[in-house]
Amino acid sequence: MWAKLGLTMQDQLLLTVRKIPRGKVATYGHVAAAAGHPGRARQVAWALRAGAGTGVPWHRVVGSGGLIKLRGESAMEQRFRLEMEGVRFHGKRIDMKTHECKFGRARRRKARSR
DNA sequence: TCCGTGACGCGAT
DNA sequence: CATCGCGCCACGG
Repeated sequence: MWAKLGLTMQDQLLLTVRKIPRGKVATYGHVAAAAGHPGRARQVAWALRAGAGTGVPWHRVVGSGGLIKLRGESAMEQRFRLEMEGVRFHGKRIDMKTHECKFGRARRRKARSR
C-alpha cells in the first residue's frame, strides 16, 4: 500500500521514525517492523543516513537493548539529544522499559517482491 | 552483474 | 561482557 502511494521503503522507514515522540526511542528492528519490513533493521540505518538533515528524529533510533550504535562524536550527540528530551541512561544503555516507543501493530507486507 | 560495505539483530562461544 | 558467524539488503564501484 505504501508502495502504491509511491513511497520507497526508505520513505516508509523514515516516516515511521518521524512518528517516534519526544522522550521516546525505538530500535532499528522495531522501526523496520512497524514500517512493515520486519528484519530490515539495516535498511533503517541506511534510510537514516540518506534522510539526514531532513528533520528526521534520527537520534531516537537506537540499537536493540537500548544501545547507541553510532561511533565517535555522532554517538555523543545522539546521547546528548536524548538526554535533552529526558531519556535516562543506565550506564551505556537506555532504560527501554520506560522509553521504548510502542508502535501500533505493524501492517504486514504481502510479500517481499523483488 | 558480482562484490564489498555498513547507524543491525540474534544466537552461540 | 566481548566476538564471531550468519541472515538480511540497498548502494556504489
